[in-house]
Amino acid sequence: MDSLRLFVKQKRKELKLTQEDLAFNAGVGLRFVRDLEQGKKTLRLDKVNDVLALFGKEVGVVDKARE
Amino acid sequence: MDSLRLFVKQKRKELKLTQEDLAFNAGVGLRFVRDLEQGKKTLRLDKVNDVLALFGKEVGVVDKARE
DNA sequence: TATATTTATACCAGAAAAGGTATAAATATG
DNA sequence: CATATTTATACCTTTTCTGGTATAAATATA
Repeated sequence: MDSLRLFVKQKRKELKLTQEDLAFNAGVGLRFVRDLEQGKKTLRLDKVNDVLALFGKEVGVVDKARE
Repeated sequence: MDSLRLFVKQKRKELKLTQEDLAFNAGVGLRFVRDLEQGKKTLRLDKVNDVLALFGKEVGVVDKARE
């Protein structure tokens, strides 16, 4: 359900990056990274992909997690 | 890379739904379904999830496909 | 092949996301 | 424990996505 935000948060920590570092590297705004890690639902798909690309990942179709 | 649009298009066909049916069932606009199946990159995440939910799926993190 | 249905593309108005800045809260570090 | 760094939240402007309508193109059907 919120695997996306958790994934980004964890991966970022692993690489010892601040939200600011991540935002800069991904080419998105700092505010966007914050919103993402905070679980905002209405993010733009391409921006999310910009962030995930840093980790060799992207957005895809997965089985829906039980709430 | 465009597995998302292909997934939706295929699944919709399987269920013999028109784009209009799908839009109505998902509670999104017809234009959104069109954009999605046409591979628009800047869609809103929550709307994509609204569509995928019809198929028991959702957006998640997957390995990045080679271009 | 003619007609009906479905899909694609363009234009527009309204809604809202993105990102900047500022500030408060939380966390890390000395 | 004090200070510095990082993260969270709020406000504001600009940008643009959504979805409606209209039309053209493509596809299905008879």
